[in-house]
Amino acid sequence: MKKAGNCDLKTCFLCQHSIPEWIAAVSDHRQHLFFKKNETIFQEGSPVKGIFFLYDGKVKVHKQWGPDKELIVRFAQQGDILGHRGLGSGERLYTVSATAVEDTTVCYTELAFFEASLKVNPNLSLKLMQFYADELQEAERKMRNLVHMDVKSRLADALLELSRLHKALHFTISRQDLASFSGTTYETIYRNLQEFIAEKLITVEGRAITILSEKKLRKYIA
Amino acid sequence: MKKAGNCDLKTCFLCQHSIPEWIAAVSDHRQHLFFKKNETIFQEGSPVKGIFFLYDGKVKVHKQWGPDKELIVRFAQQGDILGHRGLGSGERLYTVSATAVEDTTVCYTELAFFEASLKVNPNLSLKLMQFYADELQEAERKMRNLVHMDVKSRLADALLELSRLHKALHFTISRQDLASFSGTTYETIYRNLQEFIAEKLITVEGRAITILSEKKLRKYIA
DNA sequence: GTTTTAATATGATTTAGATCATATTTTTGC
DNA sequence: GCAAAAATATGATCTAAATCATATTAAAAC
Repeated sequence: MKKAGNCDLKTCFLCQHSIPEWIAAVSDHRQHLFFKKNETIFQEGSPVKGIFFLYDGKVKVHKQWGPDKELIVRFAQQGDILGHRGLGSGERLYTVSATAVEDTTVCYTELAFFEASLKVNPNLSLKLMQFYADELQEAERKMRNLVHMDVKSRLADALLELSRLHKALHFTISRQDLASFSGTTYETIYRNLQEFIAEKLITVEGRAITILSEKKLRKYIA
Repeated sequence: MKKAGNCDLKTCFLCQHSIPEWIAAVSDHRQHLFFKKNETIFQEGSPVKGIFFLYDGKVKVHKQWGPDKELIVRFAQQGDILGHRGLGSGERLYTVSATAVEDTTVCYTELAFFEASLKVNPNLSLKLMQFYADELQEAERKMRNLVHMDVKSRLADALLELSRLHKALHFTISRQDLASFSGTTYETIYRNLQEFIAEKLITVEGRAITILSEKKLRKYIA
């Protein structure tokens, strides 16, 4: 991680939802940080010191289980907030880790400043609440999928979500991450990817995946 | 469901976090509703019309899958909010159902009034946000458990959570609900309950469960 | 208060998917 | 640029838990 030039005060969640009078304060308190691919932004279990606003790049948000098992809870992209789970009422420890999966730029502010921002900008609280509500819904949908859908369907769901995230039918992801995101193992993902390739729903070249038929993939989910 | 006498304007989430000047408005806009055990409070897929504040009783919040599979996402109790997931940015449809598991009294306000309340009471937004943050954390923890823990551990976790909810080592729940809450089937719960009984960690009489050793149960989770 | 319906008990069978094993290829750190 | 580490490929094996089947009991509805 290293410090970088400053943001445009327009793109991030904080600036977008703050009143104009507050932007100057934001300018004083934010820090622009740069993380290389695979760098850790924050780690599960460590104390929450601030909030991150994703400016550019992609980040995986994940939970560890034992030494070698993980679950990717979501992928974050431009405009998203990171570290906001620490705002809950319990101990202020991150309950997830965040790792850059591309070179990533974030805007960072200390927790105290962000909490002040919430007080000053009612709209910010409102938007953040909405953001939470959406995430919660998605988390609950995923829980249901984990319990009731088989791996192939969950993989289809994961591929479609990645496509949405990248705003393209083409994207890059390791099979390992795809497994952690679908809630299964590498081997099972490998086999199911083979099946999707055989069915001509996708094309794979190394880590690059191209969706050939969104429609047929979607059928696996229903 | 039937209407009931009014609430004390002190207990529910809305009243607790509204400024004193707003309580009169709340008094004008809330409705006190009574639901008998097993009655549906709202149904997944139907439009969100209002927000419910749980005043007394217990409610299960669940998602359906096909005709005969469900997942219980959480249990709500006194002081909790219901229907708040509808506040997200998407379509205003409930993404979960809520069903009373005991006779239950709730305070109800229409969505528009609640949204006005959020604007007027910054502290309400803040507290709601905190509530969301906590729920999100819990949902993510559950996701990880579903992926990485076996059924017996998830059952132990569910039993401990129910104990916390009831603030007692003794509580009542159907095996069916226990299965939906642990993300598994009735038969599997039945067998694992037998094992816990044999290990003398719990005692069961009909639907009544008593935890004998919280400590040993907890060991299954780590 | 009896019929219907839902919940429970419990064994037998099946299966999806985890785990193991091993070889090969790709990345990445020094 | 090379060694070490991580990711990938792929078959073989194992197992937890789902499904099926059937009997019994309890709860809810008419």
